Amino acid sequence: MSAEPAVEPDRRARRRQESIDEILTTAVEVMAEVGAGGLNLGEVARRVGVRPPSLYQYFPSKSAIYDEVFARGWRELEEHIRAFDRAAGPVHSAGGARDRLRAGSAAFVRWAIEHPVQAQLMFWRPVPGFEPSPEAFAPALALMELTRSTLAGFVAAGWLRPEAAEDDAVRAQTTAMSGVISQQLSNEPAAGFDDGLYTRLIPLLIDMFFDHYSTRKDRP
Amino acid sequence: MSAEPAVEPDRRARRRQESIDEILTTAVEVMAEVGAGGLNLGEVARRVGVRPPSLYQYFPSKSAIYDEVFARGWRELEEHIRAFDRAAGPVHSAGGARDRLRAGSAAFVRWAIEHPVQAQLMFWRPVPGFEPSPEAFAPALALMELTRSTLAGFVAAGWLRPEAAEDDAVRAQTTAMSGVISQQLSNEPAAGFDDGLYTRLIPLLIDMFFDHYSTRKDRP
DNA sequence: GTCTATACGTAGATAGAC
DNA sequence: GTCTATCTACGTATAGAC
Repeated sequence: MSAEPAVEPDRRARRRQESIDEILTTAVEVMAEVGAGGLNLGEVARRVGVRPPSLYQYFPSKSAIYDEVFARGWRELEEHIRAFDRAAGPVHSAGGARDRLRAGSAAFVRWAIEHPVQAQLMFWRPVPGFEPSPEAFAPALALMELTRSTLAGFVAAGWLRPEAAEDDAVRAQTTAMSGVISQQLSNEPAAGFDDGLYTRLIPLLIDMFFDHYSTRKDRP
Repeated sequence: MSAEPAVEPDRRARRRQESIDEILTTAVEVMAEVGAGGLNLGEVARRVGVRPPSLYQYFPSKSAIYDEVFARGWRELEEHIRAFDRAAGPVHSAGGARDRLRAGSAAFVRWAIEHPVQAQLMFWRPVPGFEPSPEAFAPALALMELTRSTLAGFVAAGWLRPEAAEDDAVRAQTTAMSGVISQQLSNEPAAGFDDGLYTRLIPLLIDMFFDHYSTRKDRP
């Protein structure tokens, strides 16, 4: 039996967690400089201040690092959107619903543009041999469900046709925003969210969605 | 002065071109198996039946191979769409215009899904250190112009509002389709164009575009 | 134009001492 | 838990003979 105080295991676990966090933060920094596919464990080790083999105490492989960056990215984006939803006030009109969907979509895209490394992993497949685990992908599905329930609320209020909350509509909305992210990251990577050629299309794309699903239509 | 017949240089140039084509075709095959970022010149050489150094007689670097695949991809896609435009008959109604935009967009996305390696290079940035040359990018701009002029025709016929042919509208349309391509390639890479979860959204996305820019609107 | 040989560097991962 | 040492392998690219 050990003579160490009972608190020791907790301290150890905490330090270990800190090491894991530092490795991941550093890995993201490296990827930001060389592209997601160019991650290099030697460089990560150098910056963290350890030798490459030490990294294997925390991650069994390079793929495991990718998977954790991917998973944390989706968790953070999900939390970012949930926080937006909490902060957003209630919606009282069709126009308010449109504004709300615009702002929510902007929050979604903004996070991606401001976290380009994570976004590359989340929206592209830039790393040969790396496929995210299903668990890591779960928050992406949760986010889709969140969008669906927001739209369902607008439908219930009579501001959108029922079809607006169906799978295809939700997916179309997500797909359009992922197009914005993808085009912005690949064609104009140096621009920020506020001055991007593609991010500025968000209100327009939302208007298209609303015009199509609006209940105030003269066409069948 | 050489004693060879004057026709010789042509033959040599033709054989050289055939070698270049074979290298590119093989490189695309390899990338299809390992991902665009995983291209490996040794494997290309092995399949072509030469030693790796011989490849350098045809391409000065690995990046040059990427750039040529990228450039040919855009040229082929441009030609694919021009052929579609030639084959498509004249449009006589707003409904016909909608169908035409649907079919053209589908042709665009279909090519990308059926050429996933090229599409990865054209719509993502999967290769660390590779940025396409401006010349290679030119057909992408030509394609955008092609879309713009199609939409301008619909505007001139009175089927769409003038804004439908403005830069933001054209870019929004392109962006939505690139979202379809990106999502399909990353989330459901094994599906074909005809059974994809995302490719099926094309008609819906086109309807959104048309509903927004239609002249038959009861809203200002 | 293709080859052999090799430079030159990197990279991920493991064994075993401390 | 970190280190040294090393493995093993790959991969791009070049030099120079044929």
